[in-house]
Amino acid sequence: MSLKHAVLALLEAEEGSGYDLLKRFQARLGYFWNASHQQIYQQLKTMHSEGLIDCELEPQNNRPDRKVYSVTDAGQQALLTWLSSTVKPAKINDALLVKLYAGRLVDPKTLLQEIREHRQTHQTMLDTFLGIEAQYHASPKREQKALQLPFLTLRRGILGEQSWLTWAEEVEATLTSL
Amino acid sequence: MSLKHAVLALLEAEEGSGYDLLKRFQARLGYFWNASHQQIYQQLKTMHSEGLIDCELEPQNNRPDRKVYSVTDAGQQALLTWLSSTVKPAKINDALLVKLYAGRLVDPKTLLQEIREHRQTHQTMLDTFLGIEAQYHASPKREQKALQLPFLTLRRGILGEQSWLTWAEEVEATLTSL
DNA sequence: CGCGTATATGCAATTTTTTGCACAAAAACG
DNA sequence: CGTTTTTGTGCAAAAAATTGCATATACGCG
Repeated sequence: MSLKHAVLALLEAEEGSGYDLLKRFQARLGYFWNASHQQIYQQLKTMHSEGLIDCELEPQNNRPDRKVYSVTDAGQQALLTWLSSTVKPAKINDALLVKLYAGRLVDPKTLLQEIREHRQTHQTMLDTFLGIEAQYHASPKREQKALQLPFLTLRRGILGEQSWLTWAEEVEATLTSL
Repeated sequence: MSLKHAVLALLEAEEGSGYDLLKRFQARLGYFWNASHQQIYQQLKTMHSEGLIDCELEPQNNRPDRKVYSVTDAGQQALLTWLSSTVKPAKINDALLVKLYAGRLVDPKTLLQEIREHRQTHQTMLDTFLGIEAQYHASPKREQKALQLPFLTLRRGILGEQSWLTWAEEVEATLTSL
């Protein structure tokens, strides 16, 4: 389970609530790690019981307390240990490719339509990433240096999406000719 | 759950045992769909009880029967229905990127080493894919036409790995300079 | 004022995946 | 001839993820 380590990585940078983490996952790790809010809340509970994170209650009027989590020494240690271990290459489970593989069974138009929808999504993602990249380049050198490694993950997103879109062109060309 | 549909897609093309399927997953869908042998055997059992696949016992001397599965009409129908539905974009969970994101906490050399190991893996994958692509191009036109769609999935693998390797160069350049 | 969305948290049940174990013959490798 | 790998199947338990439900305030929009 590496959701644990993703959570540690995010909390280590800055404490936060479950909801904060959900937003950070979406905004910062979205391209390479996905977690739903249920997953996050459950994970936080587990990690708290394991002593990897502390929890401070922030009282709020007329609604449930905000639970702000922060990494403990044990958590910090667990994160460092994990960072020094090796991970297996990410496994891919892409249903769209399975569809294409078996696509001869249906009308090419059906596939073409779905590919186009996905292309929209990927194009939007790419645009977002390019926007963030532009911001990065416009930021002070000092800040750029501090964010060098997260920037590399952004680059992965950009190159990944560009590659996807290039491929989509090939796919559309083939499907149109069928 | 789309493991079901991946199994249907593979079985629809040709009947086979659990072990056969495992091999087909590795050889044909490996880049975009992964399944362990336990997952496959359990899935086959479930799908059989759901009436999506038939099972014929092939008696073998001195060892358990080989169970050869094939798609039923209901299975074929389920596959077609799925092919005409829309799927969500694949979700990515890549621990290596999480590591890089939090990488400032460790010695850059640690990261560099792991990136290099991963690069080896990806390079090997790419070489394999390029080999298969060369075979495809050397095959008769008729066969090429029959495999047009699976070929597109191969192209995804090629473009994906090339993109990964390009990115790895950037990463190594940055990590070396730290 | 009503509607939708964002904020904010969580339980329970189910489904899916992973991990660890277990068996056993055949073929390949040295 | 012995060891390792491949072929071939499967159970049981644990861990993880998904789905559905449940609650409740605040804020902007028309």
